[in-house]
Amino acid sequence: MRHSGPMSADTRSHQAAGRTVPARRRPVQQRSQERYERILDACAGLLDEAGATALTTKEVAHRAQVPIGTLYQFFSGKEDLLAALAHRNLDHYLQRLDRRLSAGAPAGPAGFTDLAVDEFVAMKRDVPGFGQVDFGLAGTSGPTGFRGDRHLLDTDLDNNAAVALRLQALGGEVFAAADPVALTIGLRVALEAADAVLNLAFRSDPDGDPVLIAECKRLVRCYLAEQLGHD
Amino acid sequence: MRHSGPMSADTRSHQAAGRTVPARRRPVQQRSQERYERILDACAGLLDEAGATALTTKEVAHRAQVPIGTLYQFFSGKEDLLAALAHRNLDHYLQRLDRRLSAGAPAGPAGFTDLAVDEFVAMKRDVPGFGQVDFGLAGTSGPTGFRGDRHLLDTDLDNNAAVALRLQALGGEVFAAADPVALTIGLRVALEAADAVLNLAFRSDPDGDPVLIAECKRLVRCYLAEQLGHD
DNA sequence: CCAGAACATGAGGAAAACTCATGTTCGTGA
DNA sequence: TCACGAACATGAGTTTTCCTCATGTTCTGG
Repeated sequence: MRHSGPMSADTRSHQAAGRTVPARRRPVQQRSQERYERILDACAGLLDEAGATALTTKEVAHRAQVPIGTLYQFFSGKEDLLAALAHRNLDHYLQRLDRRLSAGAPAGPAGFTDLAVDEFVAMKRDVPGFGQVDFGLAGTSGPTGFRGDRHLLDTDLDNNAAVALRLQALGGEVFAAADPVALTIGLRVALEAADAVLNLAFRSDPDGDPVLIAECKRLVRCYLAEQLGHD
Repeated sequence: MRHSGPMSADTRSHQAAGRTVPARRRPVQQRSQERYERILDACAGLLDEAGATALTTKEVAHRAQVPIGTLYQFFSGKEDLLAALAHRNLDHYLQRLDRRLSAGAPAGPAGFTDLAVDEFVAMKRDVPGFGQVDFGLAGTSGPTGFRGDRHLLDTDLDNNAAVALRLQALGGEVFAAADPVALTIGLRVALEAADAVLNLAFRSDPDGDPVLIAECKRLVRCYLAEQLGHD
């Protein structure tokens, strides 16, 4: 099942889920697809510069060099825009992880954990906007100030579960022995916890506090070990 | 050191920290102190009803039966308002935990963990607004949609560290044997992780998914055990 | 080449955030 | 008890942001 092409097939499918989201146009022609991506890029860039609360749709549009109306063709609003960015981030993350896993499979759950965390950390450093929204899972306790804005995705529920399942699939043989149901729960918990601790690590240190990153790995390893130990 | 009066001495001290916060008046007369609290109560109530993104300062003021100008006397804006609420929540939590601890000290770190988690869960159920902002630590991934709003407190850094220290103090004899420095880090990490997992637990189930609450305890216990085991 | 779908645009309406000039109440020292 | 400065109260109005929508243009399949 590994490497069955880019896994962005259902990107933006979230638009079908949000209750309040009035359903926006999906870009089908190449030109508008490029504009769509450009808007997301602009959003990511501004997030890093100003934070989520300071972000305005007008400024995103301006930086993306599209009129404001075009932005609202594709996104129902600021929230939807951020959700779409979170979704794209998730796709990128899973792709990158997939690539690294097929390069050389890790030894056991501990190795898998290290890989997953390291890749996340790398994206926190490299990818614009990732520091502010990552997957929209947990604490965007960033510059804009608070988590009220937080449930980026009304789809969060499904999203979280989906991510856990994807990780489970990516893990492959590593988790082969475990009870699948308990494992899915365990992965969701681990994911949520790791995201929180890593956000903490990046709150004070722009490169991520190494001590806290190490603690994050220890936390997850320890938890998963127990999870996998007792059947 | 236990029970040295209400620990809200420095409540609202956060106002000194936020960069963008233009510094607001602090209520000193009784009447305005009551209004201040009433505004916070109104904010909490509306949070539960509408979510953080739907919250408007005008409506908060209306429910608190104060003119809009008064709200802005005390709070520099929506963000500051939510931060103040988070701060008050934290004070309440520490007070409640303190009370329970002095009633009957728990057996070891595991017992302490259970107590701390149970009290948090109780507040998620009882205290208006707590489900939306709790301490402003992590994922207000609630109805408003995302964590951009998330770092409720620019003071988060200090806040987190302070909370860890307070917990350390509350723990008292339970953690006596441990290395204080490592313990402080451990508690911060545990706190962040627990908050995230508990928010997950309440995302789907209004009363908190029991399975996930149990997993949260297991996660923290396991992590702290290792922390305290290896010196 | 034409019809219809997809796309583009930005002035302007609606709503929320936030200000500030003006007037009132409180505490307290003489 | 009174006077005076500090703290408090108020809400109409300014600014800012969100978002819509009527109108016009470009693409694509038959």
